Amino acid sequence: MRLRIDNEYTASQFRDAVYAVVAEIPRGRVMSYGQIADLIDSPGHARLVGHVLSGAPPTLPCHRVVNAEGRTVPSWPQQRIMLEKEGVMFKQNGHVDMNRFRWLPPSAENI
DNA sequence: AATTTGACTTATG
DNA sequence: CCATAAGCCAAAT
Repeated sequence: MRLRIDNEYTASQFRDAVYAVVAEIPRGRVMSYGQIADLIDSPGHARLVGHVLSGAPPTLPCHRVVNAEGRTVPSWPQQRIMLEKEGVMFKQNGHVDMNRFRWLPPSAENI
């Protein structure tokens, strides 16, 4: 059953869910916005995840979130440096090698 | 209240 | 690689 903000999640609950997921991304791994949306039972809400992250607390490892193509956040060049420091490698086109560094959370089966 | 924007995604050309 | 389109939703105009 796919939850939507209108029915099951209030804005703050959605935000907390996103935070909880991002907080668990291990070092050296990345996740895409759509992946996170799916994980919290809100498929199709990738944009909302990005919006929530734009106001995320600095304690959150939000640099480990990239888009589905492995592209880093525009106007945040430091993100790439931070990821590389954790061992995440970038392809020649400047994208993260998602096939290798995408984190597949164990809780993904509860969906 | 209507429209545009944006840290999105998938599909097409 | 870039452009368009359609789907998505909160915030900012």
